[in-house]
Amino acid sequence: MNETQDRDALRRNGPVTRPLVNMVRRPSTVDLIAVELRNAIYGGTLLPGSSVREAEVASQLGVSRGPLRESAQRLVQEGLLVARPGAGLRVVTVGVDQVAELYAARLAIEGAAVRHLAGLEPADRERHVGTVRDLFSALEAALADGSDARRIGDADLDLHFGLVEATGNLRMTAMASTLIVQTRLAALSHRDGYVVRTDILDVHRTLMGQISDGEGLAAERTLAEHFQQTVDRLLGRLEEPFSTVTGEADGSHFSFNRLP
Amino acid sequence: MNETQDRDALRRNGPVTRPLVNMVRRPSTVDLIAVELRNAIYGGTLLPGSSVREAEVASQLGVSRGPLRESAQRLVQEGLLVARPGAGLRVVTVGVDQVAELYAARLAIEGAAVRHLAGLEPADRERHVGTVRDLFSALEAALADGSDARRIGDADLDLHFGLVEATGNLRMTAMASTLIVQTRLAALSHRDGYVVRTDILDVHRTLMGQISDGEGLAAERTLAEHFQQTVDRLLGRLEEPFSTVTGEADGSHFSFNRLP
DNA sequence: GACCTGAAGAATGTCGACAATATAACGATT
DNA sequence: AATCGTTATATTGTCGACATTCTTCAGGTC
Repeated sequence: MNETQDRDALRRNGPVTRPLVNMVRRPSTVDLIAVELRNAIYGGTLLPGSSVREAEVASQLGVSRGPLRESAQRLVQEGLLVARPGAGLRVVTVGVDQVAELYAARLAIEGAAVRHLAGLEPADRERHVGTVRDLFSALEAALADGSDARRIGDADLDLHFGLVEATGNLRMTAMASTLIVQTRLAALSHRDGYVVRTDILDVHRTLMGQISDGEGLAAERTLAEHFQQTVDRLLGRLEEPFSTVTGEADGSHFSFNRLP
Repeated sequence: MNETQDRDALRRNGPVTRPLVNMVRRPSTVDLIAVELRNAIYGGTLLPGSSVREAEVASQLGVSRGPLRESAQRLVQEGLLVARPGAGLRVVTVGVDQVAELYAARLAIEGAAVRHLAGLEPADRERHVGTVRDLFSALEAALADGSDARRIGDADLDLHFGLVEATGNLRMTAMASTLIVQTRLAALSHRDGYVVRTDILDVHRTLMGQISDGEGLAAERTLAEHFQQTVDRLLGRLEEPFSTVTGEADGSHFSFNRLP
């Protein structure tokens, strides 16, 4: 697997524009720990505002404090943890004053994603959007099952993440991943965080339809209005009408280990 | 500075909606090292593809390997460094196959930024855009001075970063910061990376004017076309006409230590 | 009773050392 | 001549220990 062999392969097979196999990338310990931490935050095991004692968490993960601290810095960079000098790590709390900013960032990423998807050639579009359609069905099923708000929220976030992931843009996917976890943190940071709008299905059905029809700007506008209403609701400016279904945290996992 | 005092101050002064002073946040060592590393990459001291030997860099910074490794993980999360298990850290190379993705991400962030700025009330807008106007003047001056391509590129990136920073959205600012450094890495990753279009001033003058006129969508379209032409040029699809001014790296600093 | 001051405790920040691994150089082999 | 296997070197990955800092709690004071 050295350059000499590469040159030889080049001679035998001619120039390759696309690598034959994905380069094997054994995940480092830091990768694995970071995934665990993200899952713990997303899953509600590490609640917003709670302190993360290094020795305790490290022993639970079966590693030393060193690798744990290195992984923690990744989440600090993501805005999922904060590290005060001398006071250690805490899970961030996404206050109401942060909600507008958070959703503005999400709109930037996800709006660009839906426009990109809608702008694809119909054939390409269907291939990319296929997975997203499954995620929409999952949301549909969660709502039909009368699942608790937590599962519905999961399906919703899965769908929004899937929209960005469908573009194939790893940078935007990584950014979306961070923002999605922060959205979950915002929900966990407030009582009544898991209030689900009854028209959530309609909104997303409209969105999917606009993407399929190639109406990118309309799709983005749908997203913008949806986010605006969500922000208004979270800020308490809006009164009614909502179906308030609150739910408890379970141990569901969500893998965000897709990085560029 | 404890909660009891806070309550007392609340009684004396009444409820405060906005904190009187910014909470003092002494930067941690990891923060400082991360800034140094980013500056070294942005400034060309750490070139794309070069390996970052921990002991060497740590001793140069006057710290131990521990804090350096923690800081490095932040840059890994940003996509500025890669860490292969056992092989240590390397500065990423932004290949031509990454350029389209990178600029798509930049368009998502910066496009949303210019639309946001253009959508502000004229009074607010002028207050926010003021700094950006200075950055545009700096770009103007750099071009007038016949500065080398590197300085012009600096001014260009400063301006683009300033557009996002002007929104006041710390999350989007952090993401823009990462993408700007990656853009610099893309330039450093290729020969002829510092080729500057002659019409760069016109494009940005148009952009600034559209923002000032509240024409957000037009401004975003200007940005999109500008990025598209840049990508086409970097991919070698476009032949002419360009003024090719190449420059050398100097020790200029760029502070990206603005995080949420 | 509330507030300030100080000390005890616990957690973090940093460092050095050791083991594990990847890289490079060298020689042997087809 | 090129490739494979082996060895030596250097670097990384991990851990434990110590100094430092923050937090907490008790005591004293206004």
